[in-house]
Amino acid sequence: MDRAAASERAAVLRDEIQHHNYLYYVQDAPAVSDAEYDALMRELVALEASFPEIVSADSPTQRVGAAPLSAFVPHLHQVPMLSLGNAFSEEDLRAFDARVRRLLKDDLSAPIDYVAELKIDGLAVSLTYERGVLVTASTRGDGVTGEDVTANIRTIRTIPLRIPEDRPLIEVRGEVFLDHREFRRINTEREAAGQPTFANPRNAAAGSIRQLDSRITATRSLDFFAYALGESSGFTPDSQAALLETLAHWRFQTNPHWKRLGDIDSVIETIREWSVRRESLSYDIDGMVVKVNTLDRQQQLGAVSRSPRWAIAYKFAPTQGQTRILEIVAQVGRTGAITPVAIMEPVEVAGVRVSHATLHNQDEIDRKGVRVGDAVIIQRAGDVIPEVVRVLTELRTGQETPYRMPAACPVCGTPAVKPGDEAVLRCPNDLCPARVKERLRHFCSRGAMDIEGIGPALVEQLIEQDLVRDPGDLYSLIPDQIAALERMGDKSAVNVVSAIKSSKNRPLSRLLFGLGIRHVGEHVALLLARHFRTLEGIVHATEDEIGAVPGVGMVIARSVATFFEMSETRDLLEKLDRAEVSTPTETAPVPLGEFGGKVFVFTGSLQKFSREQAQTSVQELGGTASSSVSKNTSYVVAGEKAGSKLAKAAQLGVTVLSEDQFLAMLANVGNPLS
DNA sequence: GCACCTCGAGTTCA
DNA sequence: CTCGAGGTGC
Repeated sequence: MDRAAASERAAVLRDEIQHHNYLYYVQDAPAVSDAEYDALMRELVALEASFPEIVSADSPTQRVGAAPLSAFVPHLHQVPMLSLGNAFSEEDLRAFDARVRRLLKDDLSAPIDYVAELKIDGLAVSLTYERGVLVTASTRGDGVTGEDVTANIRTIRTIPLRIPEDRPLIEVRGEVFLDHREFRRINTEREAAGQPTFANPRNAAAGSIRQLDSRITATRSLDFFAYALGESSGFTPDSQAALLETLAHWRFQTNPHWKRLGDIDSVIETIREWSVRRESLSYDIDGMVVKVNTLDRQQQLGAVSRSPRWAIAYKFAPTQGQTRILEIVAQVGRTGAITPVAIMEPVEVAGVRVSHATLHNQDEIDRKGVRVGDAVIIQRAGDVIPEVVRVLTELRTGQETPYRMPAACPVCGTPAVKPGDEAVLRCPNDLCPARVKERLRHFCSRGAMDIEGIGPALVEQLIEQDLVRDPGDLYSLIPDQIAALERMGDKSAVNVVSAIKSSKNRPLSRLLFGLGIRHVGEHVALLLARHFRTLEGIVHATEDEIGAVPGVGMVIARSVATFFEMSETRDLLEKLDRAEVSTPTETAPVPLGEFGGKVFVFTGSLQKFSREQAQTSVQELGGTASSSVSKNTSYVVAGEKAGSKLAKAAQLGVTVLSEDQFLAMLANVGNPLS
């Protein structure tokens, strides 16, 4: 092969490799095989080795392996990288819209044409192409001068090294980011190597780009979305929409979720939608960018100081926050489990002030290395429950103190026990005031006896005033006793007593669950109730008889039998009996129609009916309502914002029903809900 | 004895 | 929602 043929072949290979890289990231594109890609790369490498003179700056072989730098060189942006004005509320957005309309007053009647794009939470960079070839890449820096990070940027497979536009100078701007999977992979690797982990994907992306050794950057699959032009040698698409299309045509990855919108109300609606939908993305976004679409209007609006007047960045409330651990307290639960809870300086996370987060147990504290006084990153896992993500060890002052779980129950002082095989520490004292209160609260809770009006405050007083020692005592309370308590009037006292009275004939399974027997949750309680039919039957059953119930093993059987042998239990049952607390016999339902034997799982926030209603209906019709998805699951009924269970259903090929489809199934068997 | 499926228990905030 | 642990079937 001569030089000319080699050069021609190399050009073809480079183009095919770039196309591969492009397809690799485009959704719904035909699958590309790594083997094929590797073959193309190998051929190109061999070709360039034989003819070193054909190696060019835009060859994909130049993406990796440049020698480490000792420092970054400053890079002056041809056109400054402006920052955008920020909006933190819908009000700010309306103010932006009002200003845009005022400044365009020559033409107030015409609708404003906006483009809304996702604001990727990464690192802004500018790519300089000379005569179509990537020559420089630099960070934003202060907007005027950035750092030259060309070697690192070259390692990003989705950044074209050549574009089909021959003008002298084109600057393409966009965001370098890491998706969640890659972020987790990098952190796992760093943890294994004993290196500090990155707090979030953005920091990891920034750290990777600011790597002096591009060989390290090359091991991290950074990604890139293009969204703007800087200097462009007179090349000016006439709108943002046209610009995004051009960038895609040049084989840049552009974010697919941009939208043209006719007025600010639609913009606000779209932002609302994404503030929820962003959870389902595989990368982080920290807001949305709203731009006036057409170039002529952008030019009319112009820029003030360092930001254009035709665009604004809407920032979502962050889902992570930084705060400090003030103290760690040990809490005692109904079963005696002693749980460490971190009390933190209140911080707003995803629109909510958070001050407490569970640390689960000592193992977890050790694993995360949490100390009292530590600065920590917290987030709301699954949207709701605050969780300590990691400790900012670099902010330690030396004043932080390690935490050890107490040797004794913090409430009653009984030495705590930790059965060898369990992870949790427990207070073994059945009469521990904390446990007595928690048990009473559990008895009154919605899933159990469902007594309205008895919350933590009332429970506290009832126990402290010695009006109630166990749930059985509730039934002999009179309104005067309750009215005498703090923050309790005659009216609420009467209400509470009548709520207690109306709990007297709950189904047997609810009573069993409410008793708080170890290992007896709602499900096992139902199994026992259906099998033994009456409270009497269970009380007199032997351990073996209980263990013979399908779904109940010997661990549960022993726990139940032991519970009913205790003298405290006998006292309690006697009080319930005296109060004429009856427990209607529960029988297994007759399987009906499409529901018999089917396993349903409900997930997401259900809009049209409550989870409890739905589960009860399923059970009444002979189906099962389960809480986890497996291949045994017949249907997953998904409401809004369904999370991991929906993904699992898709993975296992389980049928997913909408709320409406589920209601239709119910209507079919003549059981319309609500 | 092991793998897999479920359930129980604890947790936060408006 | 997540983790840990009990129950069951192979």
